[in-house]
Amino acid sequence: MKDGDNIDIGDKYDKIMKLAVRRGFYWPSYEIYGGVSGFFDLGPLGVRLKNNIVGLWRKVFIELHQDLVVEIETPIIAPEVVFKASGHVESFTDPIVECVRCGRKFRADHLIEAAVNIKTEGLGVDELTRIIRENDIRCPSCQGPLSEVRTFNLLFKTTIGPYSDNVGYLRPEAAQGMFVSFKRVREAMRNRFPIGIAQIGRVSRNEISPRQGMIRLREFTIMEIEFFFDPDDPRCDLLYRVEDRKINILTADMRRKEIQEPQPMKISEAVDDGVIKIPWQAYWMGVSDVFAEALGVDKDNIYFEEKLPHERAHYAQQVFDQMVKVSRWGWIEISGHAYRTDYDLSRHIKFSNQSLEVVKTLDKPMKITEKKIKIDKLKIIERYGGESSKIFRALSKVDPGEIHRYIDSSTGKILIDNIEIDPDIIVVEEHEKEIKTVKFIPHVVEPSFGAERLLYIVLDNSYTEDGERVLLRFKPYIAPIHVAVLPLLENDESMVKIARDIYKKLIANGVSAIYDSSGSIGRRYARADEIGVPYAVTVDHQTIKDGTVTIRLRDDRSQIRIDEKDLISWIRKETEEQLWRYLDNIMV
RNA sequence: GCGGCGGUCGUCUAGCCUGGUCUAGGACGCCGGCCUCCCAAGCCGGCGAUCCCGGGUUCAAAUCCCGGCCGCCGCACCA
Repeated sequence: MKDGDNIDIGDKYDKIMKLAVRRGFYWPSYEIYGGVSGFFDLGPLGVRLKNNIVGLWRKVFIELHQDLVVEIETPIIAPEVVFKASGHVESFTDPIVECVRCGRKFRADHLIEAAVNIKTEGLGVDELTRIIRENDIRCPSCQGPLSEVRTFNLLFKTTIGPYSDNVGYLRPEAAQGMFVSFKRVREAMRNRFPIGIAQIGRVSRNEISPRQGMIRLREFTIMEIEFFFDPDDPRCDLLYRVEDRKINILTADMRRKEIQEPQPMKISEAVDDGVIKIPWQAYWMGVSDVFAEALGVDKDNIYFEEKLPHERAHYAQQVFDQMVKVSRWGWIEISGHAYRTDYDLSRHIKFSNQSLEVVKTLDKPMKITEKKIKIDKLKIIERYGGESSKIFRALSKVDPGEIHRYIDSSTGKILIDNIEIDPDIIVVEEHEKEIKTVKFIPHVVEPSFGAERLLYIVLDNSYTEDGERVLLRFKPYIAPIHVAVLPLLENDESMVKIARDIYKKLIANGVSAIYDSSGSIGRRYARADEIGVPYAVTVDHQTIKDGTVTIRLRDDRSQIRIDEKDLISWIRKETEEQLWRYLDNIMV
């Protein structure tokens, strides 16, 4: 939305909140019991709007990429081991200390690093407490003494089944479901690769103090893709679709130089210059840029901000947040684009003992030299007698190519786990082998969106005041209600009848519509504008004569007259055209 | 979580300081009816708040006091 459309309309956030509550987009949950912060209900219009936003995301990211991306659904609750493997049990935790005097809370590790410059990575709460005591670190705010260090974990904890020691957690991201079921999905998709696995679902994070309405929730809908690719071949064969597109980027380098203005950059340049490390990530960022525009966000109000190392989540090697400007809060994150490397799959391989590698066939067979340890069994038994089995066991652990590492330089003997072995009992044999396939652990780039934030973004970008009137300029393809059907006069039976018939026909054809006959026609237009109905169909005297109706457009109040019979196809065509104005950019 | 400010029909608000006249008033909204040939017109009727929750003071609390919840702002925290 251009600034000119919305000059000085006071606190837009408050107005949107009021409108949302009054007209039924959303409201605070559990209101009659006083409410709980961080939870919101979606009302009738909110559900429709959210479904349309989710639907658009699904269309853009999944349906238009259906040769590449598949959607699955996994549980919200996972056993503890899943989040131990993912690192969330350990790293979704912050060490906190509290000032005994003023009650302020601080990140213990940050406090120590700032006060005495000791590296705190990997230290437990006891060690952190000890460092604070030993260095007499005090409250930076009031110099008061500090409490013991404790941890606060953002995971919601629960138990599974009647056994209280069977700990489970509500997922804070949908990603782990995709990693854990990676093997099954691959099998179901006949080993297609590269592959994106998408999931849309609820996640929970026990935020310390959520504010900002729909922006920071304790429970929300996440929409993410884990896109798996070969780290040795990260080329993206779709990059051409977006390579000429300019996106606004603020890199970590720029941020370190205290540059605050994002720079427009061609996606191809960002890849070639190494600004975005992984071409696939660059592609999804381009798609996300198109997606945000399709939601109605002005290009100037979108940029991608690269996160600094200490800002990144534990699993990520490069992260860009897609930022969108909204009233009151300025720039907020609507999506995160994380290069998660093989971190998650590797961890699940380790914790589950399952193979999650991908096998690829080489373009041409490769010759490798394979080393094998040939053991002189007889000599071992002869020389070591009853100790022989230990020797066999020790030798079996050793990688043949690495055997030289175990040779003790002073004695010349092989030393494995404190067992000494004479070198003459083994021979390392080398022979050439032709291999046609190799195994690798795929790397992952992840675009991840929060649906409720998008809902707010859409409202914030749609909200417009025109004198006394309020209108939501939703793009027609995401509007919760597409058409309002209005008889010009309520006391004219034939108008009412025709209008009712049109209404029935619309809903029978899957067009979301409302029928409104109460009050003056102007009032009804205004009511429809306020909930963002793009098209109002009015049945008037001429309709009775010749079967034509007026379509009144929300944004400029202009009217066109068409034959009632063409109504549905007109609406469909109009809506589709508006959508494809954006989507054409990525389907080239 | 700390500090500041706030919380009265769906919405905006009057009343609170100076307790009783408040069975809480108005406007908008919503519902029904009348009227109306195109942008919140008018008329009639109706709906709707035990004043955020709990406790205390008092003969008497929307009003004074304490605690909690929720919201906004700042700090802290967080993706």
